[in-house]
Parts: sequence; C-alpha cells; structure tokens
Amino acid sequence: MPAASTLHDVAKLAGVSPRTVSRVVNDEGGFNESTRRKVLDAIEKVGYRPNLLARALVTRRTGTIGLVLVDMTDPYFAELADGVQQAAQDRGLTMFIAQHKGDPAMTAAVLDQLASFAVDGVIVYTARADVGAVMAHASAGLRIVVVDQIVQAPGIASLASDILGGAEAAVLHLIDQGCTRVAMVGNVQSDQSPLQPRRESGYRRALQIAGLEYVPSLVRRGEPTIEGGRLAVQSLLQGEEFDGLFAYNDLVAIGAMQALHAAGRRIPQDVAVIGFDDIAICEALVPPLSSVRLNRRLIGERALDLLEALSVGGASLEPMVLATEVVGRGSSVNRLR
Amino acid sequence: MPAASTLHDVAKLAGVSPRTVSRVVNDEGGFNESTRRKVLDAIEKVGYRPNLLARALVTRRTGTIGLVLVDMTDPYFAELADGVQQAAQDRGLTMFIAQHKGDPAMTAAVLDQLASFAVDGVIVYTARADVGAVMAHASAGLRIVVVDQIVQAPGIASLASDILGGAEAAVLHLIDQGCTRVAMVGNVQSDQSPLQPRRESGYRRALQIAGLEYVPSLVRRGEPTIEGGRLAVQSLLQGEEFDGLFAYNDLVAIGAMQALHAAGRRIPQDVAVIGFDDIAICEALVPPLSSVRLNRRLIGERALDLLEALSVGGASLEPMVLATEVVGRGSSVNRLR
DNA sequence: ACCCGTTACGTCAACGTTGAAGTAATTCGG
DNA sequence: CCGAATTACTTCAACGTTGACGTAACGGGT
Repeated sequence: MPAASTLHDVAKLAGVSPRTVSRVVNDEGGFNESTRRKVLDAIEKVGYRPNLLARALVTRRTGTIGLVLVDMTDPYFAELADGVQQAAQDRGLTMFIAQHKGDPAMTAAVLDQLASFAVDGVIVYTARADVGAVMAHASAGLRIVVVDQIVQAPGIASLASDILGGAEAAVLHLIDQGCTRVAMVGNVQSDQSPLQPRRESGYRRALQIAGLEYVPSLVRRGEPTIEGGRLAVQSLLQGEEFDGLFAYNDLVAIGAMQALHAAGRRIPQDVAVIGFDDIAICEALVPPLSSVRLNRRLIGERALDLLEALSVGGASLEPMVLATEVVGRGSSVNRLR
Repeated sequence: MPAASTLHDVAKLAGVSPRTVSRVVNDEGGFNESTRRKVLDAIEKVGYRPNLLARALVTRRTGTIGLVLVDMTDPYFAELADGVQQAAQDRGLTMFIAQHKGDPAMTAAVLDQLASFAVDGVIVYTARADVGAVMAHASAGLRIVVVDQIVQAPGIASLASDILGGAEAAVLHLIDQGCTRVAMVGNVQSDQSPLQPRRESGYRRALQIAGLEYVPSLVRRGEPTIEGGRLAVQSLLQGEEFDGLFAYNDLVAIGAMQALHAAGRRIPQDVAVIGFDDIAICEALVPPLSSVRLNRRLIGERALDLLEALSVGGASLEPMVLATEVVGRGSSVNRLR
C-alpha cells in the first residue's frame, strides 16, 4: 500500500514549487513549455493523482452529485438512474446513489449525508419521498432538482415528463387503432398525492376529444406491479366489455396481458394494450408492448442543466416539462388483421 | 444560500474551543456533561453539519465506497447493486456508482476517478471489465473487491457465487422432475474468458451424476438476452427432442418460454424450464419461472466484509464462494399433473 | 503540605490543494 | 535606454477537521 503522492512530491522531483505543479495540472497557463514537460514527466514517474478531497475543500466544488430514489431494482427507476449517470459521467461528475425504499425518515437521512459530503447538487425522485424533508434541505443551502413532480418552492428546481399529454396521446392512439371502449388500470397509491392522477386526466381528455363516453366502471386501480395489473384486469374481465386497455405503467401492462391471455383474448385483435414508461423489456415481449416513452437520457441531461443553473442563478427556476412519445408496437397496431 | 457553519461557529457560540466541539461531535469523551449540552445546543442553533471532506482529508477515511458495474439497467446488476447499496447504507457508508458499459477504457477511467476521491474501497463486477486495469489500480493502493469472478492477485479480494454448483443443482432439479433429455442455452460471450463456462460444466456434471448421456447438439449458445434465448430455442426446436431446458439466465429463460409457447409446447408438461439469477420478475411470469437464487444481500454484506478485511489485513485474502439455491416454481414443478 | 494522577479542556500543526498577492526576469514602446 | 507591462514563477494563508501535545484545576493519598 504505497502512500499516494502529492503535489509536493511532484514539485520536488521537477524542481519547481507545488503551486506551479498545480498550475500545470489544471492547465491554468503561466508556465513555460519546458517546465510543463518536466512536471508532466515527474507526475508520470511518481504516479501522481490529484486528491479531489483537498481540492474540493478549497474550491467548494466537489464534482459530485447525489441521486436519491425509491428503489433501484424497479426497471423504471433503474433506467432513469442510468440516464442521469450517463449524463453525469459525460460531464465529469461522479454520482452517489442512495435509496430510501419509501421511508420518509430515510429520505432525510440520505439527504443529510449527501449534504455533508458537500455534493454539488442532488437529484431526487420524489415518488413517495418526503417532500417536506426535501424542502428543508433546500432551504439549508443544498441544491436540489426534483424529478417527476413539479414542486414550486424556493431553491428547488423541478422537472417532469408530460404525463398528462402522454396519457392522452396513448389513449388517442388506441382509438386511432379502432378501439371504441377503452379501459384503464390506474394506481391506487395516487390517492396519497392530490396532484398525481395525471394519467387519469389524460385518459378522460382523450375520450372527450374523440367524443367517447366516460364509463367509470372501465377504470380500475391496483398496485403498480405485474401482479396488480393481472388482478385489475381479471376483475375487469368479469362483466366489462372493452377492446382497448391503457395501463398505468409497463409492469401493469405485462400483468394485464397475462390476464387477457389466460382469458383467451387475443392481443391486439380483441384487446389492444398500451403501457407507460417504455422500459427496455417492452420490445422483448410477445407481442411487443406499445408504450409511452419518456426520454430518460434527456431527463438526465436536463436535470443536470437545472443543477448548473441553480448554482449560477441561485434562485429557483421555472419547472420544466419534457415531451413524451407514443411508441406503437405489436400489442396495439395492425389490429385489423 | 447560507454559508454552511463550521466547528468554529459552534465553538464561538458555545464559548469553547473548536477542538472541544469536535470531541463532542465524535463522542470522544473528555468533557463535562454541562459543556456537552452547551455544545449540542449551539450545534442545533447554527445548524452545524460536519464537513466530511475536511474530516476525510485528515483521517484518511472517507466513509465512501465505489461500485463499478457494466450496466445498471440489467435487472441482475440492478439487484446486485441494490444488495451492496443496502449493506453500505446499513454501515453508514455512502456509495458511488459508475458504469463502464463494457468499455475497458471506461473501466480504467472510472477507477481513476474513484481513486482520486480516496474511496475506502471499490467493488467491481468484472463481467467484461478490463481485469488488467483493475489489477493496476490495486497495485497503486486502491482496495478492490472483485465480485462474480475469482481473481488471484495481490491486493485484490474476490467473491463469487457457486455458479458451477448452482448449475449442477438446477439440472439435477429438472431431472428430479422427470426430465430425461435436458437441453441448455449458454452464452456465446463466455468464449472470451477461459474461466467462464461454469454453467456448462455444472450441466455436464449433473448429467454424469444422473447417468444421462451428454448430447452436444442439445447445447446452444446465444446472447444473454430475451431475444437471444428466443432465437436459441427456435433453433433447438428444429430437429431436437427435449423435455427440460436449463437457461443461462432468467432473461434467456423468458425468451425460451416465449419460443416454446409459440411452438405450442406446454410448460412444464412438455418442457420444464429453469433460469439462473432469480431476478424479481421470475415470480410474476406465467408460469412462474424456476431459477437459481444468488443471495444478493449476502453478496453485498460479504463484499463489504472483504473490503474491511483488506483495510486491516492489507494482504489479499482467500477468495470467497457463496452457496446458491434452486427455487422451484411453476415452470418446472408438478409436471405429472 | 506535597506530589501524582486524572479530568477537562486549549493550542498548534497538518492533511493536499488553490486563491491572492508578491517578486524577479524579460519584453516592449517611445 | 528607461519605465511599464508581461511572463513565469514563488510564498503564504486558508479551506474545516483531527492528532499530538500542552496545561490548569482538582482530588486523594501520605
């Protein structure tokens, strides 16, 4: 375990002051080409690597961000995390990741920890997180971007996909494919947050635009999981007639397709199905699942943009809404054989 | 954006020296109960939070670890990462996460970056990573635990699940269910690493134990994805008879089930299927997919144990092998109706 | 009354880096 | 050929903590 070498070691070997080495490392200019080479040689020789802790202590920028989410094993979150991670890596930022598993106390704890590391900013997926804790940290000076929910609060930037528009487009897509009775499986947990039922609003708006009647019994709610989707559709199948189904997310849609299949309904001929989020597995299903794509890479990029803007502007910013896109696949297109 | 308060601010308010505040914060002892209360009050009042960068600079321990993996959107990696993250969070460690997406140059780059942050250790999933780069960093003093592959090198600890044993148990499980011609879908990419084809060895050992003949044409190889599984089984179905199928991993098994289904084979009556890794989705499939479970939580715990041991012992350690467990579900059990 | 040990602090330097300010040597315009 | 600007450095302090060491006050045994 060789002790890491420092600017001083390099300086001694190159015969210059540590400050000059620092200049070369950071390419600040103000040195001769010949000294630059001497320094670079010395760096190579002693295997110098800048100590980012020390640098951060004085510059007050760590080059790190924190990502806080519910659970990274959920493919939706995993893919969002991947988007942020890629964007961060491209910008030379290193990413902490922390989960709160839906526990509000944990949210506060991990935000505390990240704040203590003086991260340059934190990106929080608020689903079931404690928004109060988030806001408290923001007022304590932590730069925070909330993703997937619009939060109007000082010191917080927020960013969300256009869920309502995406839902509307998804249902209109089903209607375009010839569906006339479109059912929906929503999320029971949406009740907890009054702002949430955006998918249901989009569903109703689409029906209205198409001039179709809104039938309350065609809307069921369940857990946002495969099992939840299966149960909800089993219940729908007992008594309801429908030829299209809009699911809360892709996992729910997978469960729904299983239930439809078990009941002998053909997809998409008897029932066209569309999910939400467009997780990777959609393409591999049989039939491939139509869905609403959120541009995860873009979300990551924009979230980092907002963090940078918070650093510069200081104040809070306009919430940002990103467009979504319907991806039609085998579960909904070419129904007419 | 209020400037963060420091030990000095607290000290001034409490009327003691910063060093005493530090003692209280770290509970080192050597102070009166009355001063303790004064200090704690002052901390509360100014909203003091220790600066972990400064602390790390002097103690040479950051309380952070790095996790390096191929791709966090793969559910297998996501669940492993979750295991490590949980274990780290329990121990008060904060986790960096970095991906290399299979690019060896990226492996070196992210290890560099983590080393510069003076992380207490790095956990690397080597699948398709550059083992050379990993070893170079180990000799530069970075504490590294390699997971999923046994690496015998100075300064590196390693940890793997008993893949061979798990594969053997999986195939024996199929045979126990009455299968007499068990096919296998392996991974083409295994060719790249001579040590890898452990699943195939387990498969052959199981056949041998059961006294069944090894039929080379029953073993196909494909990409370790849903699509890869589908293609491999489509090819198997053209000409081969088999009543059991052991898949490289659960994604391959899902593709295999799709292909079997499309060909009208009943699962498990006509063909019993078992996957590998036991990712979360297995339980939600129809039928539920049997698999081989790796104890991910335990992997996380043990990886951190090994890191701690590296910190203390300094030398490299015995590689560790963790047991696996066959989980029989609807895709393989109760075949004889 | 004296010494010694213990308790409860305080002082100072160091961790490795960069910002701010200083200083020689060189270049340049007139 | 002189003063001013420029270049290429160096010096020093600071970032916020903790390790090492110093010290004043107190208590107890003799």
